[in-house]
Amino acid sequence: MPIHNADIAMIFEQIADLLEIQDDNPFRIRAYRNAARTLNGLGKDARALLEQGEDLTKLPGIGKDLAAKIGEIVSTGRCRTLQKLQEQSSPGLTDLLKIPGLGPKRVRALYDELDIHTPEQLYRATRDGRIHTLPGFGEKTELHILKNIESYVQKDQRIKLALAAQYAEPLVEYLQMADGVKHVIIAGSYRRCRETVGDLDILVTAGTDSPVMDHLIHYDEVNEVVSKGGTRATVILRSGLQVDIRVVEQQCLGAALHYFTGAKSHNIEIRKLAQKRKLKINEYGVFKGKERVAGDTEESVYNAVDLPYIPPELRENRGEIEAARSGLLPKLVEHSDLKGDLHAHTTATDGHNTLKEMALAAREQGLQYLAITEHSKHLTVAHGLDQTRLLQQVEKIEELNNELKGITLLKGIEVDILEDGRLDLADNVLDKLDLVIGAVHSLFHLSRANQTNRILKAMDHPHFTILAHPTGRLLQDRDPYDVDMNKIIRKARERGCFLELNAHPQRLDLLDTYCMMARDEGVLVSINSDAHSTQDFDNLRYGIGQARRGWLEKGDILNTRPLPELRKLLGRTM
DNA sequence: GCCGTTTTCGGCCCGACTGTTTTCAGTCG
Repeated sequence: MPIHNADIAMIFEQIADLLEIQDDNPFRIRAYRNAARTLNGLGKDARALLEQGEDLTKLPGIGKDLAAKIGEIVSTGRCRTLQKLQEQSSPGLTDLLKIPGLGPKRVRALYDELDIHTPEQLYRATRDGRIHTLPGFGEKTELHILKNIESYVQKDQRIKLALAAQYAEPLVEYLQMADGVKHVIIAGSYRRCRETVGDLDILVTAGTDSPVMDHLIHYDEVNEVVSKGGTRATVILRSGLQVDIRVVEQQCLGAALHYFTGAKSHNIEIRKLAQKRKLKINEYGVFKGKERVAGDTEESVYNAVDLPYIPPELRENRGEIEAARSGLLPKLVEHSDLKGDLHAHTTATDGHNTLKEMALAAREQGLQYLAITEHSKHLTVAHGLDQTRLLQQVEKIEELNNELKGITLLKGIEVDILEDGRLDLADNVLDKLDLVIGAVHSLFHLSRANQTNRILKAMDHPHFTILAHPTGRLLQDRDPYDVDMNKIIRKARERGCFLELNAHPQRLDLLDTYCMMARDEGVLVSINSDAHSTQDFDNLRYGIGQARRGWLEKGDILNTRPLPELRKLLGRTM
């Protein structure tokens, strides 16, 4: 079982948790957490870096000691420091920390005083009323724990960005109706366009006398008010989604937006920069002593620490601050840069709309071209096209292109990559198409070597143009298949083919870290809707968000090209 | 445990809300 960065990061997080329970040096604890974050955001596996003889201490937050621990974990699969800590207390304690309302101090007290070291033991103790007898614990805390432990069992995880949008957008409209409210902005990971969000962070600007907090708790979707003060409140919606609201005055908008957008590690770095300049940054502004020197806009916050504005999608503390300092921030791709969409289905296979309906809907979105890429025959559940039906569709597309104005349909296929790397349709048919998207739809469980070779072999095919949803993952539903993306991206460069960034909210595949790798190798990415209906073109916005998180510029995207240039890149002149 | 425009020691981001206690610790974001 090869060790991945996420495995190492989890070990470091567990060490940090246990050290925290033991009341160890908080900065030592933070060091472990920083290193875990660095590992999670890394494009390459630490294991690969070590094999290449790279010096891990060059990574941010990783010094001599932690580099050695990474080496130990990679080679043995274990970490003696963690084992020792687990022997000193109990491995289950880290589970207790996940229960809302329980931090290291309370977990320690429960362990020391009542010998509680699992959520199950805690549940029994709360039911028996043994908790409120402890110093620092009262009746309310005991009730609180009992409630949270029940929801912990059926703990709702993060939700997909597109689903969060369905809850967030009506709530924003509702909040805007409160007296005195000027701006309502969704910040947090939602604004950073993360694939999933854990909660909604909503920033409101309003006068100090605004009734917006009372307005909020009367929203008919609110199921529970967790906390409510004058400037801050937390509620749970009926869907289970947590909403944190922060109200500030208009002049604090920039500083508050920066603070509330995160990521936390990015904000910490920015505040450290401020410290060096004898400044203090909080959600109300940038301060020199008691004097407020910036904070009206986010740009003014960055300028106060001698940086240009950094777009939210980049704020993950994975190199954006250094890039900003050196003037090397990317000029991120925007939705309006897209000229076309290279992956769509119709009623010919598993789509819900006809060729013409899809073409008109794409034109409505401002697109100049749309590739029709049905499934191929191997994918029988989707009524994939065989040679005869594909050629019929090619004819229909040519007829429709003569009729349509302002949009051009391209002839394509989403052809299955078979187990041995062959494509599901013959060369003499693929030859008649403008583009061939290759896709893995079966045998997700192949070994890393076999899966990688299967795809590499398909990419060697002379007609292969784009690799669809390259890792095959379905967010929160199916893990990516085990595949060596380094090799795939290098192959794409050699062969002059492209990688899809599938914009479907459940896929968002390429992952942002692979976008960065593609960019570094000079491989163009195609942001495709994979539309199965006319509404699905709206999903392109999530693809754009993902591409921006992957630092991609307009020039890094295949389908920002006007049609003549695109045709050249596809290697077809017909 | 990491790090260096205060550089090998002495720092390490900042504030709101709750509950328990009575001035603040704990937790969270």
